[in-house]
Amino acid sequence: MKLEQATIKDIARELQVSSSTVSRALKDYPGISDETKRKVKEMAEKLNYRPNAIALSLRKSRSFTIGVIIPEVVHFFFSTVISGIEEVAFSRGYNVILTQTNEKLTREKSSIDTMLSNQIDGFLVSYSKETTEFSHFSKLLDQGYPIVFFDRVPEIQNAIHVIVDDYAGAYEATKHLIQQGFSRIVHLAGPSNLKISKERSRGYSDALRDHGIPFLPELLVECTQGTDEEAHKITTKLLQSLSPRPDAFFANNDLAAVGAMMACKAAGYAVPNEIGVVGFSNWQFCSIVDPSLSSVAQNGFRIGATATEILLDWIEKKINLEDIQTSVVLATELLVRKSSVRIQNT
Amino acid sequence: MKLEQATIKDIARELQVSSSTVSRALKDYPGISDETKRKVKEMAEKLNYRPNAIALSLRKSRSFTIGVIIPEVVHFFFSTVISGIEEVAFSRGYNVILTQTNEKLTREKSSIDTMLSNQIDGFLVSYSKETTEFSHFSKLLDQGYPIVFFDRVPEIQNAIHVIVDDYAGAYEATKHLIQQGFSRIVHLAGPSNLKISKERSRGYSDALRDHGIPFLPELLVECTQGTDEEAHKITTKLLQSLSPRPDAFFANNDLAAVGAMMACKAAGYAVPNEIGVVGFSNWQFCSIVDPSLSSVAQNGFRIGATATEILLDWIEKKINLEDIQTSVVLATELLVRKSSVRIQNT
DNA sequence: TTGTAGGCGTTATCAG
DNA sequence: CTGATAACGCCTACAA
Repeated sequence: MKLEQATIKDIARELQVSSSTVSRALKDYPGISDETKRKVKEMAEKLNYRPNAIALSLRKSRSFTIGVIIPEVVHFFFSTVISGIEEVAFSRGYNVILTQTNEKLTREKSSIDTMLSNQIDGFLVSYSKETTEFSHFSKLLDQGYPIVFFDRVPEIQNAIHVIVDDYAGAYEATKHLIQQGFSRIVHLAGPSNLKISKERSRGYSDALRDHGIPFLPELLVECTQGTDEEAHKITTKLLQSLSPRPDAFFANNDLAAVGAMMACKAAGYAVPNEIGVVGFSNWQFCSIVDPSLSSVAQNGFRIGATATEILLDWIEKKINLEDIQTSVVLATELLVRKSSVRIQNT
Repeated sequence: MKLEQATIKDIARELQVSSSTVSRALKDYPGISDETKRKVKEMAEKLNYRPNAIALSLRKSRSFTIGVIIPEVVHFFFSTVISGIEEVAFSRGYNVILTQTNEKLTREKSSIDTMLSNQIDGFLVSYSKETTEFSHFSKLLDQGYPIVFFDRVPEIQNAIHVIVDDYAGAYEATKHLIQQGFSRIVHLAGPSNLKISKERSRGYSDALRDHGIPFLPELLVECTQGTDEEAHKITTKLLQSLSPRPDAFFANNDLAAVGAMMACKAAGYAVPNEIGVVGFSNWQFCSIVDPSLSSVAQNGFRIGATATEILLDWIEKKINLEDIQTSVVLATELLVRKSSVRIQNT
């Protein structure tokens, strides 16, 4: 009833051979008689032997484990990324240790500490909103620890990262709204200390400029929280205060887009005919809200998978640090649904 | 530029003392002079010493890591559970290793194997849909490995598990619909091999019976997939084929509920006035669909947190196996929104 | 108050 | 073809 795992020594004792022989037999090393191999493997099976990964880690100074640090697990985008990470890691024989920072810097730092203690082979990181200074990461990089950043990437020289083309995504979304005949387009932006927010805002304003629509500062509003409630309030206020009223909303995330959409409906405007709405991320619910929400899709699974491939190649020295492109930019895709397409009169 | 971690030996060498002294000084053991303690700690700081958790694990045959096996990460409910797990584990000094089975039995088994290899201290499991036979779990339990099941729990004697009161939740939801004046209530049920589905169906039929409404087999329909598309199709068909038509839908999950709701709207019926809808799980999107979806909330965070508390207490022998209630049942809460409440005529 | 030795499970190295 | 030994980093019983 105890949970005693059989070890190599146990097999050795039973078979009256040395543990080195057992070790070699189990790994099909050359120079071991087939007879011995057979016996050893049989006994291993019988004793239900399982190699002790901890001992192996100690020996090799490698844990075959990677650490993932993200702001939140309960978040459609991040959970998708995790899924990609887990898939690739598993298929390449690595474990995934997960921590969420809940957007707290202290938590981020202490997570790094425990992971270092656990002799993690490398890090996958999307940092917290509180993080504005990156020395705790650059120190690690200097010491030679592999880190691949994704989504939220720091301004560190040569930090490897995987992101999506936020600029192009935002540009396309804005262009699409313009082509639908909307011209007073509000951008509900994200926190301006995140690069993704800045890129999306840039895409928005460039698209306006390229289509001859003046950029108006009062139409670019920062939503720090990114919740639907916040966006709802802001939108309601904008609809009342601005004149002429806005005729479209491009939100930096889907939840905010839905909040805006609901505010428009509540104020008596028809979406999409009177007001168009586009979100960003393509969360699950985009297709089930009414009207269904157009959104810029960023493939979280692929972000996670790509980041993990790079990290593991790096860990396994399959690639030299110098050969890695410091920045992998994945394409986004605008998914046009009902919320942004004006219905033709029949 | 190498990633050489300082060890106890390094500190010892620098200070010309033995490594045991260092070890003891670092842990504030009694019988070490304050002077030595101070010096050791200083040097530890200076060399940026970090205890090697791997070596510790080997020594103590304890890894301070728990393994989580779930069907899918990209799933609102499960991600909430993970969040609860991670929170408690972190606060008690444990790491979380995560794998998803993608509902595959083979993956479930191989995950267990790698986790065992990694000398995991215990398991938190919600098994895959493919799993119909539980010997791979009961074997572990017999060997003394702590396992706490949640959400999907196996029919193993004395297996510890944390679940929500599916029966009561379904009962309340159905009763609520009845009280709103609905009487031809369809139940879109889940796969019948999962206990949660069975419990929810039982709650549904008992509520009908207790309120004098006959249970009609044709109103209990199994949705094996649980997707909105599937529910949409089924609902459309039911609305056409049944006479008199159903006047309410209680779905075993929210996605199906939304599918049903959209089918009703597409068929020209008003929700909630002509047809009421209630879901189960209280996914994020419940409040943002139109009309907002009434749903039975199951607190995933609390499920994860509770399961983890039990597991860690068990691991740390704070509780005897005999003293653990084999089954912890958390309450559900019916959240009434618009989709099920008939609007009063003014 | 401090040091020595042994061992957790594994494998690389050197000898037979 | 196989065995003995040492080492990965840490802790602890025993000794001094």
